Amino acid sequence: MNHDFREELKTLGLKATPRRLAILQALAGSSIYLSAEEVWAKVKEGSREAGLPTIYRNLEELAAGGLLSKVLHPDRKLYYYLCQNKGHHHHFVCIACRRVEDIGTCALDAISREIRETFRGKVLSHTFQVEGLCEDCCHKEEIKDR
Amino acid sequence: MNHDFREELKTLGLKATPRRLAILQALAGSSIYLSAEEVWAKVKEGSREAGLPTIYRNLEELAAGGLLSKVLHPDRKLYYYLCQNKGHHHHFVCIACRRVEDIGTCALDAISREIRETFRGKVLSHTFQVEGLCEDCCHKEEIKDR
DNA sequence: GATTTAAATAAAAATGGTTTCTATTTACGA
DNA sequence: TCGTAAATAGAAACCATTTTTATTTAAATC
Repeated sequence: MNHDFREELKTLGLKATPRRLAILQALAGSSIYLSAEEVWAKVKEGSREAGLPTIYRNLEELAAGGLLSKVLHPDRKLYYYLCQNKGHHHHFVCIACRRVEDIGTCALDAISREIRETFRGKVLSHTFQVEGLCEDCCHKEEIKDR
Repeated sequence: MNHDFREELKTLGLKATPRRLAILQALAGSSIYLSAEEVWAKVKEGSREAGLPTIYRNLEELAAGGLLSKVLHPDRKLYYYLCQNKGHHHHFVCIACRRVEDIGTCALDAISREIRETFRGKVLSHTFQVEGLCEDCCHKEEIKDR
């Protein structure tokens, strides 16, 4: 642990500023996903300065670069999580404590079984949504390049 | 079409007010999911009066009762959809035009294949999230009854 | 090590979807 | 028809997030 993220930031074309490193440290040390405000609180413990909008922008950049996962929680707030597992996978999230756990498979039935057996948690709901462009929109000029 | 929803409303223990019936009619006549404001616009065409907060409250009640599906769009706004298909199934949603199409299966690979073949659309991303309570939270008194 | 410059930042203010509040009106069982 | 709890309109508040602008900083170049 206490991994240095300078290399990853360089790959993304982002400068290794103290703020950015602090944000990544804060998320690396958390087993639950965090809101921008919670990251802000953790980062402030170190340096004395504020700057919540900077946190928002940085989290967005890091998520866009793939370094962070972004979670749109049912409370409609955005949360962020630094996942060690780099391959394609899905998450089990606890809506009470916001813990994130990796799910190793992609089949719904298997997932439900695995969750019951492995995490012994209670599955209240799941959402599965495929996003993209329907055939018609694929052919519209103004949105072709998404 | 032009189905009367009085019976369904009664089942939910909700009065069949003109406002509610208009909301359901508006959604029944739409093949895309609608924002509260869009429902509001459609409802206003009939009666002259306003009441956006009432729209929000009604949409929430109808979704809670299972009469409407609620979609948390990537733009972080809430949208609503009246789906004829009552069984458990998932949706393909176009992020450009917000069209909703039913997906008849639950396996990720099959879904991807079916979408490519059936809708001939472009899959840009998918989210799959299982929500519930982890083992620890299951045992906490204050959240046991969720 | 000093210089340079585009990138990153802090702080305040604005934004906008949603919710709350309160007084009034309405649907519908008795 | 009447009585009452439920539903509504309108205004105002809420609050996570974004925008704006002036300032500071990281790090490439000399």
